[in-house]
Amino acid sequence: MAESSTRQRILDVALAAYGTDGFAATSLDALADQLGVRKQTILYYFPSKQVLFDAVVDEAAADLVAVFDEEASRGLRGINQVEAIVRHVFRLAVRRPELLGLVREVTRPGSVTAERLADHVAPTFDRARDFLQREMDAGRLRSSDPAMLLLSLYSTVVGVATELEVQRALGLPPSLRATVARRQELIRFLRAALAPEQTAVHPDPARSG
Amino acid sequence: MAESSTRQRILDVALAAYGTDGFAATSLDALADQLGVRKQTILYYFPSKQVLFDAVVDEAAADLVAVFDEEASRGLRGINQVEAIVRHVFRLAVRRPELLGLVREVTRPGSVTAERLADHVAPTFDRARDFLQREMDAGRLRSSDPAMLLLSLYSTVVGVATELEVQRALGLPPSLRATVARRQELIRFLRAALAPEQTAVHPDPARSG
DNA sequence: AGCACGCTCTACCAAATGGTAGAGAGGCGG
DNA sequence: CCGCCTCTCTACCATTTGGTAGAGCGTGCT
Repeated sequence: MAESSTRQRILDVALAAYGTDGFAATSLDALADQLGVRKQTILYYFPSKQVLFDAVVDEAAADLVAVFDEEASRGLRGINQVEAIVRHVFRLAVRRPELLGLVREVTRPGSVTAERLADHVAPTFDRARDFLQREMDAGRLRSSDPAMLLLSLYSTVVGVATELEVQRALGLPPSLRATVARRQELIRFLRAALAPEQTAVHPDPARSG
Repeated sequence: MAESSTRQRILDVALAAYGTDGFAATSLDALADQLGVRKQTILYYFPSKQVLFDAVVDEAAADLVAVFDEEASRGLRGINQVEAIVRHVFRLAVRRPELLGLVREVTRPGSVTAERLADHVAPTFDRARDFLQREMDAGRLRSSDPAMLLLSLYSTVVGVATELEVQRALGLPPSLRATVARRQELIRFLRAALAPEQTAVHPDPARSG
């Protein structure tokens, strides 16, 4: 990953900036400064700020979908599949917090770019919904509206992963160790929420580490 | 509420704008246009854009805390107290979506104003955490880290209430009826997640409507 | 009447912003 | 060597933005 192309460096820096400070609050000059380059160099690769943003969203969406789909293709069942994905989303949140930050930025109500992101993740969403429906039908997950459940899962995971300021306000330490503990706690929360009704919760022995 | 003072009108319009478009993307001129006034009028009441934002945050925080505390003071127990608050937060999200939008804006990672909001809600957070701890000790809620649980609850409720674009992407309709159904579904989700372990789930008969 | 005060306005301004036009440097094939 | 292409730069520009300075104007008090 040493010495990537200018175009790629622009995308990376822009992703970080848009994901943390937001689109409106990030000027092309600020990006150029971080890159050690003039703003016209950015405009050479991306003819306008909006085009750059779209490209950043495209790339971020591809990364997200890749992580998601890879983990989803392992064919785990029920809550274990959910847990595996939550773990990986968490890892992503720790390693590249700006990625989920960008999602938060793009999904702001009324965002014009939201549709763009939606187009990318729609197939993944569909598969996820189908998966949940199947697992509910098979009695491995508590029955509910799968789209709604997906929304709850999304909100909870992204929130726990990105709401750093709320966590500070709650006195939750930002250390890595504490973050891991938080993930464990979240998974317990989700296990409880998703376990099928009137059946004993039986945690999967293969995944207790 | 007819014919409120200019100062109050500025606060209201600014809250709506900052809560939906964000702080950086909202210029004083844009606010002035909406108010049918010159920007200098705004600057007369609030000497700078940042001061206006702080005032907006102060007001929003007061409203949020009021709703929260009022509902919390009823002395309900266990999951029923949680449910009552979720219901009211939802009502708030439907009636004044910009309010939770502003919270989302302020809690952006690294936000300087986050601390200001945190100062306002800290006592409420503390009470909520104490409540959860008490109810866990009494066996009315599943045992877990109360701060962590609060974060999960916060994320889930705010997410389900404000992630309109994600809901669109998931094909969830924005109608009021659907929103009510969504709230019901969320409450079921939370009931399952919070019910004490090794005890049958017994939905409260007094609150089934 | 005169005067102070509260409120909103016009007139400006310096800085920042997204973007255009085009020059110059370096490499590379003919 | 020459022309072409890729890339980055300097020079500029119109607009927007947050903010300053101060005038106008109605109200009410003396």
